[in-house]
Amino acid sequence: MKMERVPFDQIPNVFSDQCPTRMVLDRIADKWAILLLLRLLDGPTRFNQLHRDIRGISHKVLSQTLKKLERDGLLTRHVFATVPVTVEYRVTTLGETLCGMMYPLVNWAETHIGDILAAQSDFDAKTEASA
Amino acid sequence: MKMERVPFDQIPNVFSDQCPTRMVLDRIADKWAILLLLRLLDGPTRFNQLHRDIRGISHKVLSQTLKKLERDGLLTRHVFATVPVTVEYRVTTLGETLCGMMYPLVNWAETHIGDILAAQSDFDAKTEASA
DNA sequence: CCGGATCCACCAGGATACTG
DNA sequence: CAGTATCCTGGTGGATCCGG
Repeated sequence: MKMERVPFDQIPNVFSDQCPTRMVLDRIADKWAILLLLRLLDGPTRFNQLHRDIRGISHKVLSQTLKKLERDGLLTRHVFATVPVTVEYRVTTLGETLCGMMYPLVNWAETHIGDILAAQSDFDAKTEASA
Repeated sequence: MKMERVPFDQIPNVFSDQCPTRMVLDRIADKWAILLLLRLLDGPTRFNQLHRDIRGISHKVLSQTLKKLERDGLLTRHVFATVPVTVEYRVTTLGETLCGMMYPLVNWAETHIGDILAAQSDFDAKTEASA
């Protein structure tokens, strides 16, 4: 997806799953994906450990999210033939670089959160004044 | 939200709407929000013009998204008392800085999209081989 | 211990019609 | 032109049970 002076009605395929930017945004958009990857930066972790650490995520969604991230090559799944079976998840190099991309964004968020909250207060005050 | 060696069960409030990072991610996650802001970088634009340019967005969702972005102070709404009424939307300075944050991300996406697609192919090949 | 399969509740979003 | 209101549906996620 080009970010320069391309007429906006000609942006190629923002509606397509093929649009790289859209894909990455969707991945980041995922409520748990990034959190999971950040958690894995600390080292290989097992399923139930993740389930305990990432408070609030359901069994099902954890499973789904892990599979999606594995499919994208952002983490790997390692099975050990113990009894009962042991499964470890590890972030990949690709996943680590994606995590690295988050820092500027976090920085922006922390810097401007005040502006946003202030704008929201103003907006709410105005709208409820007219209500 | 700290990104350093904080034990993950102590990350303060990822589940709270107050978490700046979560808030910004949610905004970026929005399928149309960023696209809309990028469109507005070209200059003030009217409602129906946006509706035409941003193909695929519904009337309702465009309205909702604009209102949300206005509430966050990322764009402003200007009403002109013509007949019929004219309304222009303009991106704010805050909105522009957020747009600026997207470029590294887009760059990452374009750089690594090949890796991701390859990983997906591998994964799909393996899983359907076992099916 | 690690999940998959199933059932269900909820709501974001599309289509449409209506106001100022 | 610029929205708001209403109805409706499809998909997401929670809860639970079951199998490897």
